[in-house]
Amino acid sequence: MVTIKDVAKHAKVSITTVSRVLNKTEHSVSPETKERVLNSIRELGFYPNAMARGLHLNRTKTIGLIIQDISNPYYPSIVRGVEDSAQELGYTVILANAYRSRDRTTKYLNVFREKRVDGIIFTGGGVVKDAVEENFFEHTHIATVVIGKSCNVKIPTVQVNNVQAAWEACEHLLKLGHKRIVTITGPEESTTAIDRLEGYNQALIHHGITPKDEWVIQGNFEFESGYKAIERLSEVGGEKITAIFAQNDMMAIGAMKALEEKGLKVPEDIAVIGFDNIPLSSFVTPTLSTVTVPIYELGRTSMKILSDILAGHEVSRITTLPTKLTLRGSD
Amino acid sequence: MVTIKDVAKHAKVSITTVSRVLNKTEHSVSPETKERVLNSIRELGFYPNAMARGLHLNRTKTIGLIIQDISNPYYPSIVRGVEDSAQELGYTVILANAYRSRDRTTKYLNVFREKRVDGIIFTGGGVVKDAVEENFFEHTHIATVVIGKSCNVKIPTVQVNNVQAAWEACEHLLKLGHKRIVTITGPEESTTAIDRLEGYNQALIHHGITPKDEWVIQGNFEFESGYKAIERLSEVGGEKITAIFAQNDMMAIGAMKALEEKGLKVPEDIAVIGFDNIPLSSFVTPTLSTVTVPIYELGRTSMKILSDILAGHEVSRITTLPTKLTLRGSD
DNA sequence: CTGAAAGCGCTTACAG
DNA sequence: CTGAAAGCGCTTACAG
Repeated sequence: MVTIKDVAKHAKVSITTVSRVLNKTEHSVSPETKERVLNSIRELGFYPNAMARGLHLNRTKTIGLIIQDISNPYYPSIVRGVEDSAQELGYTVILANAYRSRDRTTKYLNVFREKRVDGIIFTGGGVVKDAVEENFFEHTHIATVVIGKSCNVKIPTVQVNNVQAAWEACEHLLKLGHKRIVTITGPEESTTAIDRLEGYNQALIHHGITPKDEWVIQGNFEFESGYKAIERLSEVGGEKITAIFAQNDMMAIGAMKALEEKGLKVPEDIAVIGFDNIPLSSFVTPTLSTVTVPIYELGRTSMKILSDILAGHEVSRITTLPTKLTLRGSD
Repeated sequence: MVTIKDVAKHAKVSITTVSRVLNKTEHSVSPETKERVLNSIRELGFYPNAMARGLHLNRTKTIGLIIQDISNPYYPSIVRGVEDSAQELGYTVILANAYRSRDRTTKYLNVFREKRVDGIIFTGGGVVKDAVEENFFEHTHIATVVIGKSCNVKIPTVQVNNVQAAWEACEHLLKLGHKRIVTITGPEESTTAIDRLEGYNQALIHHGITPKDEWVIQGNFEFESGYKAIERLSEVGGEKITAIFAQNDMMAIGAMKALEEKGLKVPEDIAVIGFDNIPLSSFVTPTLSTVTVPIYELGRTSMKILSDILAGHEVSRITTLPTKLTLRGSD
């Protein structure tokens, strides 16, 4: 590998000078010298060693991104948002799939420390997050931003208002005249799921309907659990369910598939509303009505905030991005 | 940050000794000393600086992964495969979305050089790849593995046999009695698309059918282009098309949606076969018959091969993974 | 405007 | 078994 020394020798200057033109410092270098150095850099194909530089500057221009599972269609948009923004801001991102495993999360967090990432963006944690937060974020000084809901008061968070958005989605169903609305939930530990359930409950109560226990079907945010929820649905004591509020799109799509196989028409026999607005939701038939979460923007914004922190700027503890009810063909 | 010096002082040994217990070198350290050092490391919360280490060892245990767009459902599986394998092998992965842009690819490749990644996995390049390959891979010594089809004879490649797989898919349609089969292609530059088209042509010819120009509809691997292909389909001179071979699942799903809106039943009125077997393909109605490409394994295998190269092992130039025709409800 | 030298935090011959 | 010292490739006061 060609080093700064080689360049210096080739341009007949000191490495100090080479470093100066490299860093475009305000310390001036004569135009001729600069030209010569630039030429040498080009001719030799010199790329400054980021490790050597980082060792000195004590920063890596690298951030760590912890997501739970890239296979879940919610995450690619997050990743893309983070990455686009990172690239614009001069950062590079290390991707970590934690698979909701505390072990794997810890392992990655340690790698991040050793690699001296400048910051960490953490998403989709839930129970893992709580556990890790106290052990890690409390005792470390790596800048961190959480996408979702942070349980730690001190960590900046980028989120949407899940309670309110769920409320609006259910309110819409209620206004259409639905009185018996089932909800399919996310995993128990998920703070997101808890909030969405809360919004569902509030909306029903607000409209004078007492939510029944059997209307709440446990899911886990995956297609399969939405599909299976429908099997159990038939068992819901005697009453005819007229609408389903699935707490994410994958489950809504799973439910629609099961409904179709049972010969039930959506939305004629039963209305379905999802949550997230993943790309897939406009590809299915009927197209899925859902709550649009600005997923890409969540990613972008969190990276922006992280870079603000790293630049020493003040940032707000909580940034809430707006959601929007997107009505299509399933309600 | 606590450094090796702090640990040495705390354990009352030299940094040499600390380094030795850190690296579990064969150079022996007395059990008591080792114990003391380990304790100090734990007490002080020491994490060795990977930059300092890397500077010396001239390796980063980091690899760069270039994909085209994480939003495309094909890529998350690649990423997951690469990442799982990387994590097992002790590597960390930097993710780069190139968006099929040559500029962005070049930019990332330069970042990879500066960060001194140990290796690069390159996927989905097509035309970008050609251009970049000669400029970059020829003149650099970073170990590289290409997923797909490499235009460079020297770069190890992990791929599937697209010609043969497409052949089999079309052969299946032909055996079902279809005589007028349309194909929706990928982008013109895509070597993958070129191979799949080749397989389509060969299969038809083999069965005594001369492929007509108007049976080949240009697509670009995206949902929308599959959807739009169906509009143009009605214009295909007089004849009734009975089957569609979409060169990837997203387009197949787009086509099915358009077909449904036109009131055409799949597979009764028209059969559809896709390619890739992305998760989504089993979620749509009817479920999509398709060619299963071991996407996750492509990722895993390429990382394995990369690490073999880095370990100085011989690797085969081309690794071909098997595909499988997966018949479901659309044919 | 230019350069010699110290230092970032490690690893590894070399010496004992 | 243990340690002093050189060196990895940069940046940045400091001096001129």
